[in-house]
Parts: sequence; structure tokens; C-alpha cells
Amino acid sequence: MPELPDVEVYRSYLAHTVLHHPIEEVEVRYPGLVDPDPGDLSDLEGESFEDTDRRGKYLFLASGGGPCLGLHFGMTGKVEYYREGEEDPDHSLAVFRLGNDHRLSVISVRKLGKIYVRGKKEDLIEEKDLGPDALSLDQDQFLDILDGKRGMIKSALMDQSTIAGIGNIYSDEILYQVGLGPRRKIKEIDDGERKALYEKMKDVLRTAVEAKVDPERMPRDYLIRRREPGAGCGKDSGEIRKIKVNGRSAYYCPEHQG
DNA sequence: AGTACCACCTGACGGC
DNA sequence: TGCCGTCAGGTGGTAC
Repeated sequence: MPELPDVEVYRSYLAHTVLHHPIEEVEVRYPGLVDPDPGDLSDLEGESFEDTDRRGKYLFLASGGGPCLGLHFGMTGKVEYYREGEEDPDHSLAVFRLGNDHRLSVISVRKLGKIYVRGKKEDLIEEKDLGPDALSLDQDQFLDILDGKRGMIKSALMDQSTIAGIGNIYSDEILYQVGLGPRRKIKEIDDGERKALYEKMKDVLRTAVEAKVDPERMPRDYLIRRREPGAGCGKDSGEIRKIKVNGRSAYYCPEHQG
């Protein structure tokens, strides 16, 4: 599930659990899904995680004197913090044994996730060519970015080097809230709509984080609560439709999204 | 630059 | 119950 809001919830979870405890041992279960450059996960043994950060869908765990961890989850993935003695979760890529009788697991069911070991988070941000985080860019930056892009709006929102953090689910949600069709050409979006797009982008992402990403806790008129073909639109009498945009399924209401 | 494919991998679900 | 095809919230590579 991990788009910006999911990863932000994970980040906050880690900030409240794993920081400042010595890392006693790191067990790597899927060495092919660890990307060490330079150093390796074992370099974290004896260190402790001291800080968390996030850029788009990437989560960072910085250690005191050792390397910085970059976590990416792919389409399925999460982190889990649990007591020593409890069973390790299935599909753990790596397990960190901490000094406080707890463990941290990085989980990726479909193995599309990855653990990066880097000197500092900026190294990975540069390497992956990540654009500004969707929650931290201001309106002028956003408008400038749109001015420089062509093509379909949904594709632009999902391009991580343009804006980092928005994926398939939340791009649909933002467009649904603004009332723009997913295939709408950027060039055909007027100034008022561009500003609304910026506001709704922030609004939707913040709302999802506050709801801890639970659709039940999000507003009733959110698309995420009715994301299936034929469902009734939460805003009018339209019916939710599913189409392909850039190879991904896009859900929208033809009634109010033009 | 944008788009359209394919590939990576596992699990869930619908149809028969 | 079991097998099969399809799909899933991401990214990277290639080719046009």
C-alpha cells in the first residue's frame, strides 16, 4: 500500500519505537533485496537509530555514527516492531534485534521492496532523482512544475522525479476531489484548477495521514471508500468507472470529473 | 519528454 | 476442493 501517507504513518511509528536503542544484531533474510553502498547492514551493529525522515515514498533511519538506512516498500510492505520471543513476521527482508528486548522487521510480501544502506539520505535521494516531497512543496513550486510538464495529469502527479510521494490511489483521490479526469492534459488545465489541485493534493495527503490511512476514518465523500467499478459516486449521481492510464487502473466519476 | 510495453514477486479472488 | 487467469497502492529498463 505504501504511498506517501502510508510511509508517513510508518515513519511516525518508528520514531515512537525504535530510536535510541542499541542494535545488537541484524539478520538478513533476503540479501538480494539489500543494496549496500557503501558498507552493509552489519555496520549498524553496535550503533543505534537516532532519527527518522521521509522523502516521498522513501523512509530513512539514520544511525548515530554508522550508515543511514533507506527503506522502500514497493507495492506491499511495512515495518513491524514487536517483543523478543514473538514470531518474526512472514516475508521479513531483514530483522534488527534491539537492546530493549524488541525487534524491528522490514517486510515486503511481493519482494518488490528494498533496503538501501547509504552514507546519508541525500545520497539515495539524488540517486533515485526524487523531486520535492508532495507535503513540503509550496504553491509557486507546484505551479512552476506543472508549467514545465506535458501529457496527462495523473501521470505527472505519479512521476516521482516531478513530485515525490503520490501513487496510484492518491492521484485518483486528488483528481476526484478536484473534479479533473485522470486523462486530462496538463496544458488544458486552467489557473484556478491548478491552484485547486495544489490545495487538494495537500488536503488529501494530510487527511490520509491523520486518518492513519484507514479509509473508514476518512471523509465520506472520498473515492478510496468506494474504489470499485459501478459504485455510486460520493458527490453526485454518477457511477465510478475504471480505465487504464499509463498501464495503471484509474478510478473516477465521469459525472463530475471532466 | 512522454508513452507503451515488459519484468520483478506473491497472494487474493472469481470462474469453472 | 482445486486449478487457472487476472489483478494488486511501485519501479526500472527498453523501444518508439
